[in-house]
Amino acid sequence: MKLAKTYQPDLYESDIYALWEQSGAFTPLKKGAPYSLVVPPPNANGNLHMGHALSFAMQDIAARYHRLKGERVLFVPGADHAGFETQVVFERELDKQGKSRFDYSREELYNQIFTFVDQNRDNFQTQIRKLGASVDWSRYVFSLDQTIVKQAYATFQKMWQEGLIYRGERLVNFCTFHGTAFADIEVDYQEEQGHLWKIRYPLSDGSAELVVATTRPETLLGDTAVAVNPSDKRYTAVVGKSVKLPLTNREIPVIADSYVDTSYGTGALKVTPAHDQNDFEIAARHDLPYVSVIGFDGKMMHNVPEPYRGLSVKEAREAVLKDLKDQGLLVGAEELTHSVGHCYKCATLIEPLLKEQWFIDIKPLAKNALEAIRAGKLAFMPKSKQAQLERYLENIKDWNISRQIVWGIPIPAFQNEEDPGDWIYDDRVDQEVITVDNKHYRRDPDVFDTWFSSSSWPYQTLGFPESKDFHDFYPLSLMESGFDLLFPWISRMLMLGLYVTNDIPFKEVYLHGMITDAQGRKMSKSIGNVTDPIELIAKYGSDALRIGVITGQTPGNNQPFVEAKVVGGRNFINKLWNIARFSEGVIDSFETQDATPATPIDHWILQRYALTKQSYLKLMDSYRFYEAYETLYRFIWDDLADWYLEASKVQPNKPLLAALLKGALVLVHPFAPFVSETIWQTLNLSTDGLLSGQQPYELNSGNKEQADQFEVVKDLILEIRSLLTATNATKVKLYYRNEPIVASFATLINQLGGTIAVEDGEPGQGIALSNSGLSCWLDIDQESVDHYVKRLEVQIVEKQRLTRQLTDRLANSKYVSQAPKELVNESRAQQVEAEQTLENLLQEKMRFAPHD
RNA sequence: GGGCGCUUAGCUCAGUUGGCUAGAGCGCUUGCUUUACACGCAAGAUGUCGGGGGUUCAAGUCCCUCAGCGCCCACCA
Repeated sequence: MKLAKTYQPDLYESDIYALWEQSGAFTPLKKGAPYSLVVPPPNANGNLHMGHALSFAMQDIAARYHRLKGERVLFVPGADHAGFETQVVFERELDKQGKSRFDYSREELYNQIFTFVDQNRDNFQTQIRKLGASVDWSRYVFSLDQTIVKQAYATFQKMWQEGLIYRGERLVNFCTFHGTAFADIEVDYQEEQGHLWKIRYPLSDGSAELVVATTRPETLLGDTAVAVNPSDKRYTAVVGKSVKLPLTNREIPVIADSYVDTSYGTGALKVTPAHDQNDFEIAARHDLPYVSVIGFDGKMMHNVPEPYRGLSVKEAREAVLKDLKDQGLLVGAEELTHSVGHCYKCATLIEPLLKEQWFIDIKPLAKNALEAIRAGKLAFMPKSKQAQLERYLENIKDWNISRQIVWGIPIPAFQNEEDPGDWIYDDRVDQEVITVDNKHYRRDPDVFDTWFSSSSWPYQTLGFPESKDFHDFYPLSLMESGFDLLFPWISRMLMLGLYVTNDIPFKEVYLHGMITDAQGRKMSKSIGNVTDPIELIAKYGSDALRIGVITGQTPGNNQPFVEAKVVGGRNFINKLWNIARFSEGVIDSFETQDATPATPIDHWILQRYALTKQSYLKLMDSYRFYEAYETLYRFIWDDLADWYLEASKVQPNKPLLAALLKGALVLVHPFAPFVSETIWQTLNLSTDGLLSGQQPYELNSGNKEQADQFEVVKDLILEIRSLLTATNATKVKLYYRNEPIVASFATLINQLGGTIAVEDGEPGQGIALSNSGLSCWLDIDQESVDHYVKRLEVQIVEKQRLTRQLTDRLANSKYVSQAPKELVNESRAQQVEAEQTLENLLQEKMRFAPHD
């Protein structure tokens, strides 16, 4: 025996992976239809989590399946520098050493993080290998590789030249703890209890007062107007006048703007352009000044009245409220629930602060993306995500791409030291100051939002613009990712892809849901419900994890992770191994391709193989991997193992068994790459080596009539087993009369049915069988008959129900006239059969219990 | 305030354009040292497909409605 008694994944997996890698099996073939996908690059610094396990599983199944179809598959691995994410992790490390980012220069910090990330490289790549991802490592890309950086610069320059990049002082979402701005979609909004305070603003002429409502009283120090709705009769008289801003010496105008909701609060809105997005927009419409009162450190700035200077926002709020109250300007407060933005890493309140940043004028790009989607150039799975993306693109806002961190791609822009309005594009970012036309320009200290560079991933990784890969494999066939990346990544890849390459970046988008814990909660370190895929691999094997994670997988739906699914996968792997072990013991040579069916069971299994393969191919082509797996599972376990292998113990067709084993291994390979390959290699199933170079076997598809004969035998065996169990009878003989099929399968029936003999005999020596329609009976002793009668009664009730159902259906004239003819005929046949069976059951019951 | 998804066996979930007596894994019951497998074999039990209404010869599947859960978006000061 070459195959060991049990399959121990850890003994084989790393060797098998190394073999694949060395043999070049992951490199695209020279011919065949192209099929391409790139890995959504995981954070180079981190460990892979269950989401990655799922994502890699889906992608690798697709990649291996398309290889099996003889296609030229390109599967590109990569890693992302994940700017902010990684810097946060690194700063935590610094914190442990009692240091902070402020202890280092920008370059020192960058280099330290680079080393930090680089040290994780082996760990990171090993994990991907453990998952069995059949990626082409020779094409591995890191998002800070020079080619990627250059491409980011090229894109930025192109946008710069075409006027799509602008530098603007806008409100940005600023985390005062991390000291950086975020894009709108990165802000984490949460419902919170708060107060709506009402504050008196006296008119300058003393004639009256306005009461404004606010959740942020401290920002009144930066108010530059009070706004009311132009149609609000209550305030018509005061529009155009001015009010005295409390706690300050300033006077600010009362303006009319239709943004103001007359029914909210008091209908009078304090306008703080530098600290509120809506107020910012109102100010733009009315040409109001912007007064910043909160600094980037989260403290009140020096332009506020002395008592408040340097206070934190929270302290300032308390102080302002106290002073207002003391001056009788605080009218009241009511409770309210409102949604407040937080930093998604540290939960610090996000302050909208005025800052100069680089923005992309995104609307023209979004328009092109929308056109491509609406023209049906991309297929979304699930389909519902397409509409969601369209709505997002319709309402998209300009994209702030500046980040105030060091870990990222420096923005290639320089500012004239003499003239702050003079910015130039230049990619000499390794220099802090450059001289152009005798003028000194200083480098923008910011880096790009990571999503800016990673949104070029589909073409960057292929070596755009001139490489052969780009020519051969772009657009990508598939983009597989979590649906949480639909807006931050998928949408931007689509927009940038169209902008830079003039073509869509991918043809199909498959979006998986989130893997949650068994209770449906998000996996998080703080709850402590995180499952580590690498640990699961150590426990059950990589194939088992893969199967476990795709069990029940459907696009767009979250999946609670339950370990039992992995156990199910492990059990199946064990089944495969043992099918192979059995085959090894029976088969003399695996070399023959002669799979000629000899008996009805041969025809039957070949039919099952053909049907399975047909449905498998169809399901795989439409990314319904779990259903394809299930179909295959049923064939391998139920048909091949439970029936064909058992039958092979009586009368083996060795060449056919060999062919079926190979056929099953090829089909199962995308789902269980390691075990299928291990078996293939160990048994030396082909000379051309790797299974990934194989294609699904075309076997004789069997003869239906012959196959149906075996179905009859199968039914007979099932009935025998069932009766023997029901009666608890032992040492029972099966008799038959004038049934050549039973005669020819006598040995098989005897063995699989669990009788002691199958003989030609006189009727009436025991219990007659009813299901198979054969004239057979079991020689069962009288004591067992009571059990049998009970069972008959259950069956009679069931058959009566079925007969009634079918009779009703056929009595319905509309059904007979309107339903498809085949269906009606089928119902008739079923009715006849059911009635016959019922009749047999009733007669049988009469024989044994005539009194009832 | 909009939009979307989910609700099917004890648990976790499949179930394509409506059509065999609604399925799987794990769990459960009973019996098995059947020489590939106890990570197994065999025989079983468990569902008014969230409630109600409608369309249809036929509804888990389509439509309406109600309820519960979850997610996303949004400028409620």
